[in-house]
Amino acid sequence: MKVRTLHSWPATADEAEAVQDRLRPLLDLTGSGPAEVGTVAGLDVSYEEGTDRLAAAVVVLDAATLRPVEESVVIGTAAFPYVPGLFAFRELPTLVEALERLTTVPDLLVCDGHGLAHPRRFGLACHLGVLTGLPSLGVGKTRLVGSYDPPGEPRGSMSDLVDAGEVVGRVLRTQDGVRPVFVSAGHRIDLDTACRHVLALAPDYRLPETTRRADRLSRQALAGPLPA
DNA sequence: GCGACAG
DNA sequence: ATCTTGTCGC
Repeated sequence: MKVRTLHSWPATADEAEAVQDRLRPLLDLTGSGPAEVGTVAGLDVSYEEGTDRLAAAVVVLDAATLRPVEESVVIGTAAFPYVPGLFAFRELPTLVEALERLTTVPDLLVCDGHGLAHPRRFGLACHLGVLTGLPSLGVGKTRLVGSYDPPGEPRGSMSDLVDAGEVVGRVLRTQDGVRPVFVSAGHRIDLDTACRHVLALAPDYRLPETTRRADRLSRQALAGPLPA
């Protein structure tokens, strides 16, 4: 599939923040979300210790059966230092390349990291949504911003994630008794629809099958034969 | 000034 | 993200 560029690569943290502020208005936060989701793509990145070598993986699943229909992995390098709030710039170039090698155009992107639950309301999920034009959502394993009350213990329990007085995401328990995940909208989807999809994608484990599969793929790619 | 801080 | 032993719980 094709992915737009929309901006030059930032050289400094200030420039990176400026990019986020400039792309932020391009977000489509109206409407409830994709009408029909046939395929869902999961994205994840694994890093090699000590170096800036990484592997970005995209796995497309059939939304109904959760069976993989296409995979894509690309070895690359971290394109930015890790700075909370600017995390997306590390993985974006390699993730985009992996997406571009995809034959299937997925109906939804499930990203590892936050969407609107971000200090400037433009996390990785928002960024990828705008660049691809596809509906996207973020699933974070830990909090970046916001406060919340602990959700109930049963699977499906949730509570609002609130930052600066606004609901930026939801804390969702995907399995009985496990640590909850942080779900936020990225692009062209609302929070309720996002949570509904994440729950459906996580029938057996804490993390959605999309990210679990992408995680496995990216790790095996890193371990695999290094290019001569 | 002292914490907090996606992956 | 990644490095790591034992340990608690079902």
